[in-house]
Amino acid sequence: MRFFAHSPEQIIPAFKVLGEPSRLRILCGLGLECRPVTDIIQATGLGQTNVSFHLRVLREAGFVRAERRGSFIYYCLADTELLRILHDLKQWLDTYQTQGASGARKRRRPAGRHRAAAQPKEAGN
Amino acid sequence: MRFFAHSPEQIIPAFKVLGEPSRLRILCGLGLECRPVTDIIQATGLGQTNVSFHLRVLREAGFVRAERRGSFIYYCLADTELLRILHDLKQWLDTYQTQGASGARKRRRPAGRHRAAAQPKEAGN
DNA sequence: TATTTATATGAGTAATTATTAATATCAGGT
DNA sequence: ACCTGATATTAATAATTACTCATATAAATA
Repeated sequence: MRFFAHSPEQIIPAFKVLGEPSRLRILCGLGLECRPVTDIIQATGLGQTNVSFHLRVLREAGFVRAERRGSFIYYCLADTELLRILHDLKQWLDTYQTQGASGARKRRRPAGRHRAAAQPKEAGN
Repeated sequence: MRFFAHSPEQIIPAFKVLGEPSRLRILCGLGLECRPVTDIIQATGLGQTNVSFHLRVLREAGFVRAERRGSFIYYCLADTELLRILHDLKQWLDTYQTQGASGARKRRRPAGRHRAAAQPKEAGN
């Protein structure tokens, strides 16, 4: 089954990293700025060792960079382009999640199929 | 801490859904076509009930649509635009993951900071 | 040198979720 | 009506990972 132009094996670990709510909150919280760890701890309400753990996972995955400034370590997004991608997904969700399978607002589903299935359950198994 | 233009709370559940490797493989395997469940089972090597479970999660999250055709249920991506977003992330990873924090190929990090921190560990705690 | 603050790591535990087994339900064919 | 194949659901178990606790390490300050 090969219909994605590329194997998904590369994006799989990236999505695993981003699939943790705490890490996504940390990432989005950084935004366009660099923040010291103490800031991130305060803003997220997570424990210090938990924040440190998630930052290490984000750093090793290449999503953030660390910069030491004196005794503080500042974390920044590796590239703010990542925010655009997250934003694109949010906009996609705005369109397709609300509509669900009941028909896209922006893109019409191809006609001519059998009558569109209701959700399988509703259709009876 | 508010630097993402939007709260991440909307994309968090979406990333949780996509953060499971099996579901990402199913999604990418669909690509531009609709596939019956039997196909997906075969292509992924996952158990039938496991595939059914993941398809339900993907459907409820709005990523795929189900269409019954006779006794077969075909699953399609809700919108192929999603593939573009996944592709964008892959390209971003191509640039930033390999480079890590050692400097972007495409985008220069602003100069003028303290000397760039090594990874924190290497810098000593 | 000692102390304080910042931050990382290892080990253990708690929580979450993927997977499997068993079974139910549905559509189509005989 | 019965049988077959397709597919969903429930419950139990296995696997993974988030979180906490304790502690180590590093930089700055006294």
